[in-house]
Amino acid sequence: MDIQLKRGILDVCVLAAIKSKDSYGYRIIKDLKPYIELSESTLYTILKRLETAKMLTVHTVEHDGRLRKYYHITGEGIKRIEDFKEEWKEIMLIYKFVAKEDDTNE
Amino acid sequence: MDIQLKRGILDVCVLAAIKSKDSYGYRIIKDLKPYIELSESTLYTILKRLETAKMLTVHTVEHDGRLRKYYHITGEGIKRIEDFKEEWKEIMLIYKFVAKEDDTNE
DNA sequence: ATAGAATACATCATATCACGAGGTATTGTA
DNA sequence: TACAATACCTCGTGATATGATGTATTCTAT
Repeated sequence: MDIQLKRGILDVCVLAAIKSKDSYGYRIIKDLKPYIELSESTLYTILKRLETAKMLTVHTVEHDGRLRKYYHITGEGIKRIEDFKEEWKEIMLIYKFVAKEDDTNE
Repeated sequence: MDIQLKRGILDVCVLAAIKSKDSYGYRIIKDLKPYIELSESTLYTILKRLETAKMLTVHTVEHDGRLRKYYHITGEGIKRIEDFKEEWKEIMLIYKFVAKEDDTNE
């Protein structure tokens, strides 16, 4: 998948992955794998960014002697997903323009 | 519109804008305006990139004493659009994941 | 006549961001 | 006893959209 095409959707994917229940880095990557692949370096960059933007909160939990940082979505995070869905309508119009121009030759 | 969301689609928009008939910078911006807004600096950067990638060719034409650089799509340019449409199927699956996670709460 | 908008091109510096490479540490498995 | 899996993190790099800025001509309204 083209890197550029992933931009703008990756943030929202991560938010979507933690929306129904809190999750942690390693698990998020595995959960998203069927849909979109992202490396650990990418994910932790995104998580940090989303935390700074107050779209999620973090709480560390000890699990089997190892530390896990659980991420919890905030109201702003949920709003981000909703805004994204609105913007998606515009994106679909653009896509239709591209697809139409590709089919017809006048 | 979110900048990041435009990445990966802008190139293809420009290609789509010149696909049915050759066009030039200023005209491309006007033609795309109803769908997506891009500045001149952005467009000329993209045009240069697409030319380097051999997805389009350029021929300069004098028009009313002014120079116009007409851009013509190549086979590789057309292939780029087709590849994009294939990648779009993946993007739609990702979008559905995001939208689904946004609707249901289990 | 003349100022300003429109047409038409271009470059440069900047900020954002995905990712590979590399690092630390523990637990499970072959 | 090595290696994979789990689980976290940082840094440098490359790609790229954009504002600011510049050049030059033609059209239009005052």
